[in-house]
Amino acid sequence: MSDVANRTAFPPPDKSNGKRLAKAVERAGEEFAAKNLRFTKLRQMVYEEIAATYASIGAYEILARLADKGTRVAPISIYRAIDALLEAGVIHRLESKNAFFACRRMDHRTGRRPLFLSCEKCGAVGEVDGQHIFDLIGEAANSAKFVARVKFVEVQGLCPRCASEEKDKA
Amino acid sequence: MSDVANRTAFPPPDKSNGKRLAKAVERAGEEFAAKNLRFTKLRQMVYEEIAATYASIGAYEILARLADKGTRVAPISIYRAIDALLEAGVIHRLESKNAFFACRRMDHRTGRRPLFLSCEKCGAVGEVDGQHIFDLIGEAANSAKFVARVKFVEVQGLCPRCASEEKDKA
DNA sequence: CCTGTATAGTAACAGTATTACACCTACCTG
DNA sequence: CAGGTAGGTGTAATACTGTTACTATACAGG
Repeated sequence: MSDVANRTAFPPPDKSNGKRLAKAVERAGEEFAAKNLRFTKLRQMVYEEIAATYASIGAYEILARLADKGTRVAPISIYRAIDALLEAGVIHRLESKNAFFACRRMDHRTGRRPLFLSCEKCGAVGEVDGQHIFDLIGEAANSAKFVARVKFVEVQGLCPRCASEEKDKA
Repeated sequence: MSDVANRTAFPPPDKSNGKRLAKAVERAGEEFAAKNLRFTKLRQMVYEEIAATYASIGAYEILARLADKGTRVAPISIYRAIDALLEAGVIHRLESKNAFFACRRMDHRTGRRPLFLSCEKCGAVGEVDGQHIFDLIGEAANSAKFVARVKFVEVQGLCPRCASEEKDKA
């Protein structure tokens, strides 16, 4: 079980073969279609930059990478595309880093919310099921008579790969 | 029980009598002393601005308020003071708003970590015990072979006061 | 067509945070 | 007491993150 969970949470760094990326773009397009949102050229380009890295990436880094490829857009355009991608649910925002990463769990329909594990060394972000934790947070809020609307749980630390490298050095 | 929890989490807005603030400053000084940190004039001033509001407050808002009172300091000085206050544990950082608020739970020694409830309407921030939740988060991370180091749990919604006002309007 | 809606472009700016370097106390320690 | 060291603050510049306001374009439906 932990093997599967592990693989889901922390897929290997991109081998740059592009096939995985193409699949991710296709799935993103399906998400947009399912929600009656438009997967425009700009949104696709922004999504590709985010999905092309396993680390989280900032808005201005996306902007710089697009510029390197000859597409010069303003910050606001990046943010608008990001908003659409967030709404479609194909990326997530990492509040503690003001950065974004591609969602790799295709189980939205289960309604189970994930929590985010962000590696401090390599920047990779993994997701693991956290529905039971979000439920408890809701109860904790209720007990303080607080009406919860948005919750987030983020963890910083070392991903499995980086943790084992650290251990090797010791 | 919920009454006590509630009062702890969401104390009433400041009546500006200053006595509560003076007590908070005194307790902060004790925290600094206990940790062999220096509670300098600047740190105290920054702390007072944070503790004087029940809402979270941004670094540049602190800067502006100090300026209004005749103390003009650079952003970096505010951030350095904030770092010290965070280290002393007398304020917390709200990652989802890039803002800060005074810690009102004086139970650090119990080692039980709180989670943060941030009101979207009035800005008030409450804390409720979340140790059991942090424990579960640690387990969830472990199951993904992730070495957790820092955890964030934040909830946005309506505090008891604002929630009942909303209800009244309906 | 024309018109409404969603999307994208342009420019300026507001808000958040850091780097680099200088100074200056306070407090060791010899 | 001289000199050293460490922590704290001052000054200036800059980098990073995000938004406002306004204009322009694209396309679907009447």
